[in-house]
Amino acid sequence: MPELPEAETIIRGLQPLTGQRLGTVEVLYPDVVEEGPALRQGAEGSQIVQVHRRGKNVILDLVQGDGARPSLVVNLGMSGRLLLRPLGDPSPPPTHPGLRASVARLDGTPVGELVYHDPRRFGRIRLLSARAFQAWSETLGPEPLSAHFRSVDLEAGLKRSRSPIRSWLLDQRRIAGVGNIYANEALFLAGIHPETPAAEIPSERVPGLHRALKRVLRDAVAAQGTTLRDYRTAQGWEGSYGTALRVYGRENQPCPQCRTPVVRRVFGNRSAFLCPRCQPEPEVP
DNA sequence: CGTGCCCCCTGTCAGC
DNA sequence: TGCTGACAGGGGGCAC
Repeated sequence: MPELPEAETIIRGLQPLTGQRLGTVEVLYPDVVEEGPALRQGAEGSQIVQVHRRGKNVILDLVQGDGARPSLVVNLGMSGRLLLRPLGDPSPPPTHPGLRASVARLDGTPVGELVYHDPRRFGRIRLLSARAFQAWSETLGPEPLSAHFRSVDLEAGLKRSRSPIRSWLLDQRRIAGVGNIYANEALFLAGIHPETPAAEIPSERVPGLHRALKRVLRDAVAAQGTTLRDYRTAQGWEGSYGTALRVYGRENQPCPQCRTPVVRRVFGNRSAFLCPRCQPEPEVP
């Protein structure tokens, strides 16, 4: 579910948490929370000093009473939601709450609760020490919307791999935050067939792919993400990028550029969508 | 090490 | 109407 644009939208909606304090933490799905008791102990009573994102992960930086600064790392899996519910919120409570934390101002005034909701329970919540967080973050590739993500580095990375480019883009160690929807959309914009071996993408096409990735991700952030089914913002709203999708989920519908029917192909255990005319099959030597 | 495959889990929907 | 199977946006583990 949530890829970079969805995680980015969620952290923007969670900014009111900055400077507030976590109260009681309840774990309702133990399998979604790593080290449940330790996490509960570590999070309860700590202050949230920053809410940010790394790839598809939502990060809450905390300060504990003893001055330690661990981070809560939330990976939303396929169906995870992080919902900020103010006191007296009239919307119906989440049906599959996995973790619930009360939220208060520093002076103790309760303001609401933060709920992690996840029917499929593919998501994970971990509490990492500052050192462990650093080490984990270094296992992830560059942030594709940052200036550190350069076309020349993308080109160098692609050259070293014979994976199909769609699979390559999904590997979080290469680029952090790209999932199946936006990989397919960017490959369409770049005119590259998803099964093209990474190393066989000609150098002159790499800047186009680099631009396409940035454009798709930026536009999806502006639209508050893509809601196919489960994804919601922290306020419980749907994202609107679904109507902008060019090929993803549009099997047999006309390509927006040339009207050729969009094709679905399954590889790497996942559906790829493409226009067979705009994204020609790679040449097999 | 890089790569591909399987699986974790529940909900929904198409087809019979 | 009700059942069955396919499928879903992620990622970890394992075998090769």
